Amino acid sequence: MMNILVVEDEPGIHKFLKQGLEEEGYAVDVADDGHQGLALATGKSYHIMLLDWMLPGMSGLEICKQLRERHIDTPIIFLTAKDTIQETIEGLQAGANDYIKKPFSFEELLERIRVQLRNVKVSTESIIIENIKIDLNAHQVFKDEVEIHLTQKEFELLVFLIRNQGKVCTRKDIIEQVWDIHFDYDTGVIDVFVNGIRKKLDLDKETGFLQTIRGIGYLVR
Amino acid sequence: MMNILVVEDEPGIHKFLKQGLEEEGYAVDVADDGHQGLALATGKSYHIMLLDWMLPGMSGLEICKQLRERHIDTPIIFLTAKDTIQETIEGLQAGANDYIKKPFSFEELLERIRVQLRNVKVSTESIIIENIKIDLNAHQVFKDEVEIHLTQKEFELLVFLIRNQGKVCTRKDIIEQVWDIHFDYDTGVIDVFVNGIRKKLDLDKETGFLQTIRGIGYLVR
DNA sequence: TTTGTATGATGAATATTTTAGTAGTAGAAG
DNA sequence: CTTCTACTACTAAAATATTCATCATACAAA
Repeated sequence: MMNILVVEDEPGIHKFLKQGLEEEGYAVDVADDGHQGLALATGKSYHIMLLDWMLPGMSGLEICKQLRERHIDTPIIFLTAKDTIQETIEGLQAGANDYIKKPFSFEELLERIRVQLRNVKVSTESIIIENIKIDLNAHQVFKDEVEIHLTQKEFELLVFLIRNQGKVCTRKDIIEQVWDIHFDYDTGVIDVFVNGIRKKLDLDKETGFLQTIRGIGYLVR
Repeated sequence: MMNILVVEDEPGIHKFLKQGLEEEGYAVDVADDGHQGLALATGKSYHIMLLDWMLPGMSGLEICKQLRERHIDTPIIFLTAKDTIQETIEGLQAGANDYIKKPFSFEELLERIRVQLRNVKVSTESIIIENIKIDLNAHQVFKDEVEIHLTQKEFELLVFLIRNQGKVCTRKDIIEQVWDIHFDYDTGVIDVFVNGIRKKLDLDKETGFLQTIRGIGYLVR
């Protein structure tokens, strides 16, 4: 199930959106001031966020910028009365994915939400790569339909690498993003865990999809 | 270096878009009827496409649907006078990524194009020169679609030289930028690595794009 | 205890640099 | 025009350095 964060202070729209979106089957969280919005956005994982611009506490624009700075790439749609071209551009430059002016058609909003979800859908729910299936919700990994138990860190590492499919992840990237260590990149942990994953999933060092890029890091093909 | 396909029949808008986008540094192809548009869209690879809805031959909506059916996932922005909510939804459902109603602001269009390009950019960082393709994300090099393994330093050197395409890189430049050595420019390393690259990529000393400039350094044509 | 996570040591594989011999080039002198 | 000389580049192979996989083990949390 897809979950949506709505940050909106006007009680009328607030209620209308929550009800309308829930009827469509989305799980909706609502925040009615900027700080609460940012806190929810950073603390929990959403599939998409709808932001008003003018909010008590902190503006939607500011929330958007801060999220992008922290590399939280959840799609953001602005939903605002600020309707000039200049403001639209500013909102999009801040990192938003779409910008809808009030008053808006709920049907169009729904469709624009779906457009954004099309892009992320692939990377939520579950990922399949070769004979490996990864269920991101259940935190389960299957190899040829047989469940393979990965530990927490092994799972996180695998997901991180697969999410960056096609990009080389440097050791620094990995240690920062997966272990959240921002100094001393020089432990052998990564090697050990990669090794563990390869062993459990029976991935060949040479031919498997999880490749070593010597001197740099690792890459999922 | 992004290229855009514009499918639009009205000569005025047609010209205006081509010129405006080219001024922004995009490579623009224009088609003025539906069939030609589809042919270009399927035959060549674009980073983004702008489609009018009403077109002679085949509608933009139809083009969009056909492309999605063939799993061509290039971002599509509709740019059309069809301005009802119902039509907007129909356009987005057909697989478009954004829908802009005429008359539109060129500045806003530019920004919305950038939004779409943000998504693809990551996977598009590659350089092609003759029959050699260099994927900067995956750190991979292909010659005639076959992967050639270069070591870290070989890769760095090649990228450095290619990034300075057309400019002669002196030995000093190279040793400073690629090796980060700021004294003792007189080792034979560069020669050795150039030699290695030429060998692996099968570049002829005389005719290949990686040329020796005697007494100075090297040059990529 | 059991399970998950991190560290350190080892050796093998691979990358980088140095060295040295060969070959090619340009300018000067015969 | 040829030959000599000094210089520069090319190449292979040897020497050195780095990186990774693996194992054993230690520590921490459940």
